[in-house]
Amino acid sequence: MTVDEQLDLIRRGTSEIISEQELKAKLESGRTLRVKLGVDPTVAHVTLGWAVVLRKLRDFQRLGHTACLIIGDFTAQIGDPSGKSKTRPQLTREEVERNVEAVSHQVYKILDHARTEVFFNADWLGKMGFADVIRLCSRTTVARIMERDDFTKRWTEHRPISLHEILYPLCQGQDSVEVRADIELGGNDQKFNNLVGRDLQAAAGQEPQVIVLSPLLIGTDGKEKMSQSLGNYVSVVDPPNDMYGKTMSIPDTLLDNWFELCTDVPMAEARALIAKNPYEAKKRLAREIVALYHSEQAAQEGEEYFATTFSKREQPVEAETATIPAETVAEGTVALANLIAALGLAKSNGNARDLIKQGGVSIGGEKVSDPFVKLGVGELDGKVLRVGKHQFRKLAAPAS
RNA sequence: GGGGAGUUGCCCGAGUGGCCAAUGGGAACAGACUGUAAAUCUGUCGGCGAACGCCUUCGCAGGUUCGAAUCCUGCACUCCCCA
Repeated sequence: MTVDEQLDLIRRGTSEIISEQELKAKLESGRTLRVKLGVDPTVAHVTLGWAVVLRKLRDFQRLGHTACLIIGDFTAQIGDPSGKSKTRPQLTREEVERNVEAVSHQVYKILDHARTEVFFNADWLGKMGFADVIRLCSRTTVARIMERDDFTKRWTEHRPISLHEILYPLCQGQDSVEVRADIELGGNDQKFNNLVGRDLQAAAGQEPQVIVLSPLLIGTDGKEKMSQSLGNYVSVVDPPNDMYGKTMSIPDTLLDNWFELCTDVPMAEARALIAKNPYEAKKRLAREIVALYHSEQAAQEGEEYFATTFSKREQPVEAETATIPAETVAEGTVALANLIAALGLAKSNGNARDLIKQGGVSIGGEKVSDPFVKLGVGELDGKVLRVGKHQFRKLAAPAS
């Protein structure tokens, strides 16, 4: 592959490269490059949004380079202020460990294990003494830090900015120095942090890293950046049917963004599909995504499940089984609203009754209209309870 | 260190002694329509209860009062101005 072809591959799904000349020079050198991606284990799922940069990292691996994956077990406890309008809660050591555990397997659904070096930044950041921290701080200025959009915004809106937050970019930059990164990947919102890495590397006598930025993936709500904390995400470990369904629920306006960042479908083809029929394009998108993280076959099955369950409004072929909790049963009957709440399908009994009143609950395909109905366990056993659009449970009588 | 403003439900924000579980907007959820899209319309939106009702909530802790989100005292946190 020529260097220009490599550049083309890298450009897909990126919004900015700082700078292309430097990147080209590094690629031409023929060296095995060290490509850094830092991730803070603040959540327990690798989402499609996160997968965008992981996939880009994998692109570099395919070109023969080494992935330096930095697990920000130290920085996760500080909280990245990027894009945040308020101070993030600092995670405890235990929460971080739990997330590291969950996430470290998921990343290899995308990355090539053999070409990945994993680092934990507590290994160096956690060992710095106060004098080291002061020295690090002396490498930048308050004005420089305050240039950041998120800080400026908070500042002008008179919102609090904690002192520890402004140290975050320095921590991330120090990571680049420690792993001697040639290239750092990140989402658009990481630009500032990545630039600090360049400064620190230069100060340490290293060649500054090239920065490759990707646009942010918008979540299923069509508004905010995809993130686990907002609940607008698709996880790479979501079961095929969920993955397919969640993808189908995105607004049409997101199709371009998702095709580019989540699939390998050539953009010319994707745009043609979208222009012709957005609905068909979205089905293709959903199939592509499921096939990527599960299999072609799972993608087909996901599509069929979706078609029968939602498009044709029939009962799902199979629904998760839920045993009727024994404590909701009195004299062989169950108050439906209580059952719904007990199964976690509504947040309270009152809420469950509201849902029934609004026609959002059905049993065995029959809508229920009486919010206070009591039903015999015998007649519920084996039937499918549907609450709202997408919650289904196949009921089972409690083992007595 | 001094002076001033503020802390209300998921978010924003009204509310200055009883009619406040607390106006309004947004988000969210459900229904109709549909392609689990968009737009639109309708409804719900602290908990328990079949219901009269009861309980919990207006930064935290006390107090005044028949009665407080509203008044007083102390504490915590945030912002502004001055140093």
